[in-house]
Amino acid sequence: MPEGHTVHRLAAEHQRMFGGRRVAASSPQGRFAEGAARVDGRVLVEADAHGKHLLVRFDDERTLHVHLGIYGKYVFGAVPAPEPVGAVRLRLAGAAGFADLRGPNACELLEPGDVKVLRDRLGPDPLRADGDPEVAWRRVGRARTPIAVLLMDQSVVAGPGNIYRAEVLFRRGIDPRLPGRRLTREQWAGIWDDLVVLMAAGVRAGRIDTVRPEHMPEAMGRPPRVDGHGGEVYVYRRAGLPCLVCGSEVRTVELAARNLFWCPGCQPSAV
DNA sequence: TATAGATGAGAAT
DNA sequence: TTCTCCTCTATAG
Repeated sequence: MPEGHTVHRLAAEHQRMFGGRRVAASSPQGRFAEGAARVDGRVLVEADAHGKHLLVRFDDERTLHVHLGIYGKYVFGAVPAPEPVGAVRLRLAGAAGFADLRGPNACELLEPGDVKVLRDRLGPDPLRADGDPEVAWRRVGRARTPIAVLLMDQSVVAGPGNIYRAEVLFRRGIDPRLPGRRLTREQWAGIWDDLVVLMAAGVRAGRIDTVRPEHMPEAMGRPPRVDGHGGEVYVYRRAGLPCLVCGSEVRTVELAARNLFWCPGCQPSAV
């Protein structure tokens, strides 16, 4: 489930499993054979995340950069690692376990300068201690672009994806199509603070839960919902179902090539 | 068994 | 805007 919280978990898992240790690297699928050969036998110095980008630094100062995209996935396991199954782009293995990477959007080795270039084009990350909401507000507060699109733009805010953007706008009662410049500073602060809370909870739980206890289906006398992405949410992929708060029918529309979900009752039109 | 769709993003048009 | 990358899962038949 690759939104930012997932990648921060992956960084922590890399750190725990491989940090300060020598690793064996291979590309069973073959598409990262050259890069894996360069990493093979190196000490993994530090694993870090900025938004949806995983950055793993080795003792030659090169950094492995992984972006999962929609499809990418990591599987961790205990050693001895079994024979790789399917298209494993990269396998790291150490004394404490192994990590298999499949289907990433990006898997490459970066020189130190490249890492700076990458990070410079990313906005602040609500999950990072250095994440500064003011930096994002400079973009948001001037944009004619709908806030729902701005929240998916990783150069504005790094980390949130389609689920968090839908859910945070619902929780703040904000019309997704409101242009950024028409938000108040307080509304932006509310969005940012809620992202910090929700995404930190996502890192801890390994899933996206955004529904307050009093709105859980059980508390409303309804059966619990089964949802593919693994968490309890207000509007994401709930089109046509009643809003957990006001009962209005949750709506969906395609916006900037992504599915947007919102509740017309709780997020009344402000455009 | 086949098909559509998905939590993303960069390039091409 | 549309295409393309790449893999897995849910759903339809």
